[in-house]
Amino acid sequence: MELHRRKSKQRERIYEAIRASRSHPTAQEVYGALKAGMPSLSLGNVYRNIAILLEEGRLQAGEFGSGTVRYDAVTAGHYHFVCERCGAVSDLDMPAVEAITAAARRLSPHRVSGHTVRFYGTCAGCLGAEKAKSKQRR
Amino acid sequence: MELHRRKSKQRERIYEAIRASRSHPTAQEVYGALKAGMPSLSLGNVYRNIAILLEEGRLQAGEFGSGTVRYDAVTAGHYHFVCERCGAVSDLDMPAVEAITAAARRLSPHRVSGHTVRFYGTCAGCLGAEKAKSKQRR
DNA sequence: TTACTTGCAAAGATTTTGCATCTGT
DNA sequence: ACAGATGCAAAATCTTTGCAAGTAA
Repeated sequence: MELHRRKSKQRERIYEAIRASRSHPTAQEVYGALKAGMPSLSLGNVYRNIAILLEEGRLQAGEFGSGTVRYDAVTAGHYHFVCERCGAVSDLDMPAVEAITAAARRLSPHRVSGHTVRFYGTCAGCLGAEKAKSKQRR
Repeated sequence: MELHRRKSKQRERIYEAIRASRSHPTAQEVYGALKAGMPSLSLGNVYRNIAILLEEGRLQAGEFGSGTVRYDAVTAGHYHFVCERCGAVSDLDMPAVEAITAAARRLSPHRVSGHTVRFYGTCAGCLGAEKAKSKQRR
Protein backbone atom coordinates (compact mmCIF):
# COMPACT_ATOMS: atom_id res chain seq x y z
CA MET A 1 0.00 0.00 0.00
CA GLU A 2 3.00 2.23 0.03
CA LEU A 3 3.79 4.37 -2.90
CA HIS A 4 7.05 3.55 -4.60
CA ARG A 5 7.46 5.90 -7.47
CA ARG A 6 9.01 4.37 -10.55
CA LYS A 7 11.14 6.08 -13.09
CA SER A 8 9.11 6.89 -16.15
CA LYS A 9 10.34 8.19 -19.46
CA GLN A 10 7.18 10.24 -19.91
CA ARG A 11 7.52 11.97 -16.57
CA GLU A 12 11.15 12.90 -17.12
CA ARG A 13 10.47 14.22 -20.60
CA ILE A 14 7.61 16.31 -19.27
CA TYR A 15 9.77 17.73 -16.53
CA GLU A 16 12.58 18.45 -18.97
CA ALA A 17 10.26 20.17 -21.41
CA ILE A 18 9.03 22.51 -18.70
CA ARG A 19 12.48 23.11 -17.32
CA ALA A 20 13.92 23.84 -20.74
CA SER A 21 11.14 26.22 -21.67
CA ARG A 22 11.45 29.85 -20.82
CA SER A 23 7.78 30.47 -21.43
CA HIS A 24 5.94 28.86 -18.51
CA PRO A 25 4.04 26.43 -20.71
CA THR A 26 0.54 25.08 -20.20
CA ALA A 27 -0.18 21.35 -20.07
CA GLN A 28 -1.39 21.44 -23.64
CA GLU A 29 1.76 23.20 -24.78
CA VAL A 30 3.91 20.59 -23.08
CA TYR A 31 1.86 17.90 -24.75
CA GLY A 32 2.22 19.58 -28.13
CA ALA A 33 5.95 19.96 -27.72
CA LEU A 34 6.50 16.30 -26.80
CA LYS A 35 3.96 14.62 -29.03
CA ALA A 36 6.27 14.64 -32.06
CA GLY A 37 9.06 12.71 -30.36
CA MET A 38 6.67 10.55 -28.37
CA PRO A 39 3.59 9.82 -30.46
CA SER A 40 1.98 7.55 -27.89
CA LEU A 41 1.91 10.30 -25.26
CA SER A 42 -1.54 11.25 -24.04
CA LEU A 43 -2.72 14.56 -22.69
CA GLY A 44 -4.26 12.92 -19.65
CA ASN A 45 -0.91 11.50 -18.76
CA VAL A 46 0.72 14.90 -19.05
CA TYR A 47 -1.76 16.19 -16.49
CA ARG A 48 -1.18 13.21 -14.24
CA ASN A 49 2.56 13.59 -14.29
CA ILE A 50 2.42 17.31 -13.78
CA ALA A 51 0.34 16.64 -10.68
CA ILE A 52 3.03 14.27 -9.43
CA LEU A 53 5.81 16.73 -10.17
CA LEU A 54 3.92 19.43 -8.31
CA GLU A 55 3.48 17.12 -5.37
CA GLU A 56 7.18 16.40 -5.39
CA GLY A 57 7.89 20.11 -5.43
CA ARG A 58 9.71 19.91 -8.74
CA LEU A 59 7.20 22.22 -10.38
CA GLN A 60 5.25 25.29 -9.50
CA ALA A 61 1.85 26.20 -10.93
CA GLY A 62 0.28 29.54 -11.64
CA GLU A 63 -2.55 31.12 -13.56
CA PHE A 64 -1.70 34.38 -15.23
CA GLY A 65 -4.92 35.67 -16.65
CA SER A 66 -5.24 33.33 -19.60
CA GLY A 67 -7.65 31.02 -17.83
CA THR A 68 -5.28 28.08 -18.05
CA VAL A 69 -2.63 26.98 -15.63
CA ARG A 70 1.03 27.47 -16.48
CA TYR A 71 3.94 25.55 -15.04
CA ASP A 72 7.39 26.46 -14.02
CA ALA A 73 10.34 24.38 -12.91
CA VAL A 74 11.03 25.96 -9.58
CA THR A 75 14.40 27.58 -9.31
CA ALA A 76 13.81 29.74 -6.29
CA GLY A 77 11.35 32.41 -5.28
CA HIS A 78 11.35 34.67 -8.29
CA TYR A 79 8.95 37.26 -9.61
CA HIS A 80 6.95 37.24 -12.81
CA PHE A 81 6.05 39.74 -15.44
CA VAL A 82 2.77 39.29 -17.34
CA CYS A 83 2.11 41.10 -20.58
CA GLU A 84 -1.44 42.40 -20.59
CA ARG A 85 -1.46 42.50 -24.34
CA CYS A 86 -0.17 39.10 -25.44
CA GLY A 87 -0.37 37.18 -22.18
CA ALA A 88 3.28 36.16 -22.19
CA VAL A 89 4.77 35.37 -18.81
CA SER A 90 8.44 35.92 -18.13
CA ASP A 91 10.72 35.74 -15.15
CA LEU A 92 12.08 38.89 -13.65
CA ASP A 93 15.69 39.08 -12.75
CA MET A 94 14.98 40.64 -9.41
CA PRO A 95 15.91 39.36 -5.97
CA ALA A 96 12.91 38.44 -3.83
CA VAL A 97 12.39 41.04 -1.13
CA GLU A 98 12.08 39.05 2.05
CA ALA A 99 11.22 42.18 3.97
CA ILE A 100 7.79 42.06 2.35
CA THR A 101 6.97 38.77 4.00
CA ALA A 102 8.23 40.09 7.31
CA ALA A 103 6.02 43.16 7.00
CA ALA A 104 2.98 41.01 6.27
CA ARG A 105 3.71 38.84 9.30
CA ARG A 106 3.59 41.90 11.48
CA LEU A 107 0.32 43.12 10.02
CA SER A 108 -1.64 39.94 9.56
CA PRO A 109 -3.40 37.55 11.90
CA HIS A 110 -2.45 34.65 9.64
CA ARG A 111 0.66 32.57 9.55
CA VAL A 112 2.42 33.96 6.51
CA SER A 113 4.96 31.64 4.97
CA GLY A 114 5.91 33.54 1.85
CA HIS A 115 4.88 35.72 -1.02
CA THR A 116 5.01 36.19 -4.75
CA VAL A 117 5.00 39.34 -6.80
CA ARG A 118 3.53 39.73 -10.22
CA PHE A 119 4.17 42.73 -12.43
CA TYR A 120 1.83 43.87 -15.16
CA GLY A 121 2.40 45.90 -18.26
CA THR A 122 3.33 45.60 -21.90
CA CYS A 123 6.22 43.38 -22.90
CA ALA A 124 9.12 44.53 -25.02
CA GLY A 125 7.85 42.55 -28.00
CA CYS A 126 4.41 44.14 -27.94
CA LEU A 127 5.93 47.59 -27.43
CA GLY A 128 7.90 47.08 -30.63
CA ALA A 129 4.83 45.96 -32.54
CA GLU A 130 2.92 48.95 -31.24
CA LYS A 131 5.61 51.36 -32.32
CA ALA A 132 5.78 49.84 -35.79
CA LYS A 133 2.05 50.20 -36.16
CA SER A 134 1.89 53.84 -35.11
CA LYS A 135 4.72 54.63 -37.52
CA GLN A 136 2.78 52.97 -40.30
CA ARG A 137 -0.26 55.08 -39.50
CA ARG A 138 1.47 58.37 -40.25
CA MET B 1 -23.22 50.69 -34.24
CA GLU B 2 -22.05 52.36 -31.09
CA LEU B 3 -22.39 50.72 -27.77
CA HIS B 4 -24.68 52.50 -25.38
CA ARG B 5 -24.70 50.56 -22.19
CA ARG B 6 -28.08 50.40 -20.50
CA LYS B 7 -28.79 50.22 -16.84
CA SER B 8 -29.63 46.68 -15.85
CA LYS B 9 -30.92 45.47 -12.54
CA GLN B 10 -29.01 42.23 -12.90
CA ARG B 11 -25.70 43.93 -13.50
CA GLU B 12 -26.05 46.25 -10.53
CA ARG B 13 -27.03 43.42 -8.23
CA ILE B 14 -24.07 41.40 -9.38
CA TYR B 15 -21.73 44.29 -8.78
CA GLU B 16 -23.24 44.96 -5.36
CA ALA B 17 -22.97 41.32 -4.36
CA ILE B 18 -19.28 41.30 -5.16
CA ARG B 19 -18.65 44.63 -3.55
CA ALA B 20 -20.48 43.64 -0.38
CA SER B 21 -18.69 40.34 -0.10
CA ARG B 22 -15.45 40.14 1.78
CA SER B 23 -14.62 36.75 0.33
CA HIS B 24 -13.70 37.38 -3.30
CA PRO B 25 -16.52 35.24 -4.66
CA THR B 26 -16.54 33.10 -7.79
CA ALA B 27 -19.17 33.54 -10.49
CA GLN B 28 -21.08 30.54 -9.18
CA GLU B 29 -21.04 31.94 -5.66
CA VAL B 30 -22.42 35.25 -6.89
CA TYR B 31 -25.08 33.37 -8.78
CA GLY B 32 -25.97 31.33 -5.71
CA ALA B 33 -26.16 34.41 -3.53
CA LEU B 34 -28.49 36.28 -5.89
CA LYS B 35 -30.64 33.45 -7.16
CA ALA B 36 -32.96 33.57 -4.14
CA GLY B 37 -33.91 37.21 -4.60
CA MET B 38 -33.87 36.99 -8.38
CA PRO B 39 -35.12 33.58 -9.46
CA SER B 40 -34.92 34.30 -13.16
CA LEU B 41 -31.20 35.04 -13.01
CA SER B 42 -29.06 32.78 -15.14
CA LEU B 43 -25.46 31.78 -14.59
CA GLY B 44 -24.54 32.68 -18.14
CA ASN B 45 -25.72 36.20 -17.53
CA VAL B 46 -23.64 36.45 -14.39
CA TYR B 47 -20.59 35.61 -16.47
CA ARG B 48 -21.59 38.09 -19.15
CA ASN B 49 -22.08 40.91 -16.69
CA ILE B 50 -18.90 40.17 -14.84
CA ALA B 51 -17.08 40.44 -18.16
CA ILE B 52 -18.65 43.86 -18.70
CA LEU B 53 -17.80 45.01 -15.20
CA LEU B 54 -14.22 43.90 -15.70
CA GLU B 55 -14.08 45.80 -18.97
CA GLU B 56 -15.39 48.89 -17.21
CA GLY B 57 -12.73 48.49 -14.57
CA ARG B 58 -15.27 48.10 -11.80
CA LEU B 59 -14.03 44.62 -10.99
CA GLN B 60 -10.76 42.82 -10.78
CA ALA B 61 -10.25 39.12 -11.44
CA GLY B 62 -7.83 36.65 -9.99
CA GLU B 63 -7.25 32.95 -9.67
CA PHE B 64 -5.92 31.85 -6.32
CA GLY B 65 -5.13 28.19 -6.69
CA SER B 66 -8.65 26.83 -6.65
CA GLY B 67 -8.88 26.53 -10.41
CA THR B 68 -11.77 28.98 -10.61
CA VAL B 69 -11.66 32.73 -11.03
CA ARG B 70 -12.52 35.00 -8.12
CA TYR B 71 -13.69 38.59 -8.35
CA ASP B 72 -13.07 41.65 -6.35
CA ALA B 73 -14.58 45.12 -6.48
CA VAL B 74 -11.47 47.19 -6.98
CA THR B 75 -10.79 49.58 -4.14
CA ALA B 76 -7.18 50.32 -4.85
CA GLY B 77 -4.02 48.33 -5.26
CA HIS B 78 -4.15 46.02 -2.29
CA TYR B 79 -2.47 42.76 -1.48
CA HIS B 80 -4.00 39.35 -0.90
CA PHE B 81 -3.46 36.52 1.48
CA VAL B 82 -4.29 32.99 0.34
CA CYS B 83 -4.71 30.16 2.82
CA GLU B 84 -2.99 27.06 1.47
CA ARG B 85 -5.16 24.87 3.63
CA CYS B 86 -8.71 26.08 3.01
CA GLY B 87 -8.23 28.26 -0.04
CA ALA B 88 -9.74 31.36 1.52
CA VAL B 89 -8.62 34.65 0.05
CA SER B 90 -8.53 37.77 2.16
CA ASP B 91 -7.33 41.32 1.75
CA LEU B 92 -4.27 42.47 3.56
CA ASP B 93 -4.33 45.77 5.33
CA MET B 94 -0.99 46.76 3.98
CA PRO B 95 -0.09 49.77 1.88
CA ALA B 96 1.08 48.91 -1.61
CA VAL B 97 4.81 49.44 -1.91
CA GLU B 98 5.24 51.53 -5.02
CA ALA B 99 8.99 51.21 -4.79
CA ILE B 100 8.62 47.64 -5.99
CA THR B 101 7.19 48.76 -9.31
CA ALA B 102 9.93 51.34 -9.63
CA ALA B 103 12.58 48.71 -9.00
CA ALA B 104 11.07 46.44 -11.65
CA ARG B 105 11.04 49.28 -14.17
CA ARG B 106 14.75 49.71 -13.69
CA LEU B 107 15.48 46.01 -14.13
CA SER B 108 13.12 45.02 -16.87
CA PRO B 109 13.01 45.62 -20.62
CA HIS B 110 9.20 45.73 -20.46
CA ARG B 111 6.90 48.63 -19.74
CA VAL B 112 5.85 47.87 -16.19
CA SER B 113 2.61 49.51 -15.15
CA GLY B 114 2.06 47.98 -11.75
CA HIS B 115 2.26 44.94 -9.52
CA THR B 116 0.37 42.77 -7.08
CA VAL B 117 1.60 40.80 -4.15
CA ARG B 118 0.14 37.57 -2.91
CA PHE B 119 1.01 36.07 0.44
CA TYR B 120 0.73 32.39 1.24
CA GLY B 121 0.34 30.56 4.48
CA THR B 122 -2.26 29.28 6.89
CA CYS B 123 -5.16 31.51 7.85
CA ALA B 124 -6.12 32.28 11.43
CA GLY B 125 -9.18 30.06 11.19
CA CYS B 126 -7.22 27.03 10.07
CA LEU B 127 -4.57 27.68 12.70
CA GLY B 128 -7.27 27.53 15.33
CA ALA B 129 -8.68 24.30 13.97
CA GLU B 130 -5.21 22.81 13.90
CA LYS B 131 -4.55 23.74 17.47
CA ALA B 132 -7.85 22.30 18.65
CA LYS B 133 -7.08 19.06 16.89
CA SER B 134 -3.60 18.63 18.35
CA LYS B 135 -4.98 19.36 21.80
CA GLN B 136 -7.57 16.67 21.30
CA ARG B 137 -4.90 14.20 20.31
CA ARG B 138 -3.13 14.38 23.68
C1' DT C 1 4.90 -10.95 -9.90
C1' DT C 2 3.55 -6.65 -7.96
C1' DA C 3 1.85 -2.33 -8.13
C1' DC C 4 2.99 1.93 -10.53
C1' DT C 5 2.16 3.88 -15.37
C1' DT C 6 0.03 4.64 -19.57
C1' DG C 7 -3.48 5.45 -23.38
C1' DC C 8 -7.91 5.99 -24.40
C1' DA C 9 -12.19 7.62 -23.86
C1' DA C 10 -15.72 9.20 -20.93
C1' DA C 11 -16.91 12.35 -17.41
C1' DG C 12 -16.47 16.79 -14.70
C1' DA C 13 -16.11 21.51 -14.09
C1' DT C 14 -15.88 26.11 -15.56
C1' DT C 15 -16.80 29.53 -18.89
C1' DT C 16 -18.57 31.05 -23.46
C1' DT C 17 -22.13 31.50 -27.10
C1' DG C 18 -26.24 31.30 -30.35
C1' DC C 19 -30.77 32.43 -30.49
C1' DA C 20 -35.32 33.94 -29.57
C1' DT C 21 -37.38 37.03 -26.39
C1' DC C 22 -37.55 40.88 -23.39
C1' DT C 23 -36.59 45.71 -21.97
C1' DG C 24 -34.32 50.34 -21.32
C1' DT C 25 -34.13 54.61 -23.69
C1' DA D 1 -38.63 51.09 -32.71
C1' DC D 2 -33.83 50.00 -31.87
C1' DA D 3 -29.98 48.14 -29.78
C1' DG D 4 -28.56 46.25 -25.70
C1' DA D 5 -29.73 42.66 -22.04
C1' DT D 6 -31.60 38.16 -20.58
C1' DG D 7 -32.65 33.07 -20.10
C1' DC D 8 -31.96 28.81 -21.71
C1' DA D 9 -29.53 25.27 -23.50
C1' DA D 10 -25.81 23.77 -26.29
C1' DA D 11 -20.95 24.11 -26.97
C1' DA D 12 -16.15 24.98 -26.05
C1' DT D 13 -12.22 24.53 -22.87
C1' DC D 14 -9.53 22.73 -19.63
C1' DT D 15 -8.76 19.08 -16.32
C1' DT D 16 -9.76 14.73 -13.95
C1' DT D 17 -10.85 9.72 -13.85
C1' DG D 18 -12.07 4.68 -14.66
C1' DC D 19 -10.38 0.87 -16.81
C1' DA D 20 -7.78 -2.52 -19.18
C1' DA D 21 -3.24 -3.18 -20.88
C1' DG D 22 1.80 -2.11 -20.44
C1' DT D 23 6.13 -1.97 -17.72
C1' DA D 24 9.79 -0.89 -14.14
C1' DA D 25 11.73 -3.17 -10.14
